[in-house]
Amino acid sequence: MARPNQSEQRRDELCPVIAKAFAELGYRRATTAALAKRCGLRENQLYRLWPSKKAMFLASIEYLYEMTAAKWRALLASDDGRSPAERILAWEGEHRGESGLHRITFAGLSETDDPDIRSALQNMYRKFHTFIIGQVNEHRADAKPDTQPGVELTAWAIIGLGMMTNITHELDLLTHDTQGQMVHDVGLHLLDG
Amino acid sequence: MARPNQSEQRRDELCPVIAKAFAELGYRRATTAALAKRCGLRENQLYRLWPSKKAMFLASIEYLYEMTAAKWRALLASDDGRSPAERILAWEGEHRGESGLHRITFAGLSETDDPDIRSALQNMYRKFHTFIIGQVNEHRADAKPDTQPGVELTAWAIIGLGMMTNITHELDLLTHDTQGQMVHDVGLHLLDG
DNA sequence: CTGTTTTGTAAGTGTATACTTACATCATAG
DNA sequence: CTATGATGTAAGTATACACTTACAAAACAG
Repeated sequence: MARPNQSEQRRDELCPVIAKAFAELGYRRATTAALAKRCGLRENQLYRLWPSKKAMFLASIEYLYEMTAAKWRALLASDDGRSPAERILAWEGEHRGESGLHRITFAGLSETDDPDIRSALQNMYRKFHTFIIGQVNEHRADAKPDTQPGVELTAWAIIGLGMMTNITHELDLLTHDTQGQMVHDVGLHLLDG
Repeated sequence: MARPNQSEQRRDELCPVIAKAFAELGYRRATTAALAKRCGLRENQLYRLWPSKKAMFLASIEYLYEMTAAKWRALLASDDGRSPAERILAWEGEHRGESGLHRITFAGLSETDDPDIRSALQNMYRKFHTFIIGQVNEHRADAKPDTQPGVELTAWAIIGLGMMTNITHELDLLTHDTQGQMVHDVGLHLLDG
């Protein structure tokens, strides 16, 4: 009858912009005015695409997860002799914090106590954990079966390693090179058990 | 000439209350009204003790660091056969996140981009890192000198392990017991090199 | 006692912010 | 062409917040 609704497509276009804003500014400082400006829109136009700021934040979590998962899947496909786990470690060491996922986590945990946001984060970490468990198992395929620490704990420790790397980066505690070395050395040590 | 100034003593009394509020609520949600209420004071009374909310936050960082450092020093003194590093790991595994230090970090990184806050956090992590390096060296005293990963990276990884444990706790990703096991198993694996 | 300084109580100020309303303009299906 | 729903522009609202001001009451030094 009239002009077609482009909302879904525009949401897809704007998600990266909004996610970046949340990652850079945190939840509170990413005001709806700031978000709109970065999107080149007015505030009410944003509110025609999402019902609330919280919904924009949830969309950002979803988006950043999808981006990272896609990147990792691509790294699995490319074979260069190293185990997939090693390739992912190397890539994360080089591009640590680039996606902003850890900053979204900090923002969600620190700035809200909203149950929806917490369960979105919970869900995201569970998915990463499951993925990494698969890679650790793959990497340890020909190790003796009682390798320690166990796969599940090792997978969490690897996520923690990435998080700490990001913090050393944000607080200028380590140089870029040392960050990469940390992910590599400690990462392999955890993988090998 | 007149009534003596008790400000310093009152600051000392209120620091734990304020630090707890910042840890629980984050920076923005810990409003000056909320802080005053928890202290049993009016807002302007708080402002007679600290010049700004930021100063209260900085005092909280300092306070929580001192508390944790004191606890660790006490653990060093008590000898039960395990290495000091193991004792600290065990204690942190049991009391993870209790102090709220990691939440303060999240709040500082996510909710502000104030250079004073960042350098306070930077300073704090440097001190913890130095402390842990000492313990790792002690623990590895009779290991071969080229133990890998290096002491410095290992120390950062141990801090990262603690941080990840706190996140699994906050997001209900692991049970209390599994958290303790993670700190123990992965911690020892990192310590032993 | 007295003069000075701290402490307590109450109210206010200016600004920022999530979200809304009103309305004009445009593009398309029919 | 036109009716309809999408898009753009502008302004507004209600609230929350960091920080301030004004002043009374209390406590101590002299």
